[in-house]
Amino acid sequence: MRIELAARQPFSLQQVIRSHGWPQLLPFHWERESDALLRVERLTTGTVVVLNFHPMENGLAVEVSDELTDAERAELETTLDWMFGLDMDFGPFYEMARGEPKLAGVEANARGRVLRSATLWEDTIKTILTTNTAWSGTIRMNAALVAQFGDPLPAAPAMQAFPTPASVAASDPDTLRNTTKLGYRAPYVHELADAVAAGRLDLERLKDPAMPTAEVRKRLLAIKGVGGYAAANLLMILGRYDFIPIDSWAMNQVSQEWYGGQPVGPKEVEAAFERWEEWKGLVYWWWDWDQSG
DNA sequence: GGTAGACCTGGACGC
DNA sequence: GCGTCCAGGTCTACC
Repeated sequence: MRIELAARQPFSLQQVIRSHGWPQLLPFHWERESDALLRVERLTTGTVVVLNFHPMENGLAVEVSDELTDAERAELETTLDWMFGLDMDFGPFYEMARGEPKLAGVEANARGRVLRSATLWEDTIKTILTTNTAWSGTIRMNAALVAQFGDPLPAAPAMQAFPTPASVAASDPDTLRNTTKLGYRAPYVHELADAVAAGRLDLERLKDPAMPTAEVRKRLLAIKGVGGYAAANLLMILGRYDFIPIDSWAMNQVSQEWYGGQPVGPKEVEAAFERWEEWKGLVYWWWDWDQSG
């Protein structure tokens, strides 16, 4: 079946796909050359389907591998709306960016949206898996987690959805450590899975735009394995741009851009974007870095 | 509030 | 092939 969804303009599927590294992480399947994007999705009914995304004149078209019930279709449309931020308004960002050469083209290229996973549970786990490791390690750990705990697509069992909190919680930290090679992150991932599965932590509530950013950040930082960088990254995904996800790459970029290659710390990164106030995270994200250094 | 050291893995490197 | 070193954020203990 096919689902067509309109998006607030400007919208570019390609720009959302290329907004960060998430398409390289299962259960996304991405071909860089063609920008073809697939995703294995598990609905709350337990139905597992493949989603095939295509650009459409005013939004997004999604080919679904199987027929769905009305309730499943409604759930999937809500999920897709969230993942691609279809109704997000970046008008204020574009207005502010005018006159800044390093942000030239953000509006013309429809930049602003950051690709999300279906759930904040998935985005939080993936963010934890980006910490203190190379990107290749993130890909490896995430793939192992999906392979070990993800529900399979009936027609092609090798394709699996992202694990549910319950499936990970049913395991134990030693299995996570030894089988999926999460290392010291294993107890963090298990603890989070257990808290979400048991209902002690409602991550999806953090999507509520009425909750103050400071409160969202406080709750994110209370999660073991989520520190300043991870919280800022998740806030970006949630559409809140008050904080910059400062990692070694960020410090290196700021060093090259403004300090002639001299080592800098988080304070210098903060200072570089301070004037952009509540938009600083998005400005940092889409900054046209000087690659010559 | 700031800082040092430990955490875990894979990759690079030298032998 | 083996051993060593290093990079990557967060947590905990300590000052």
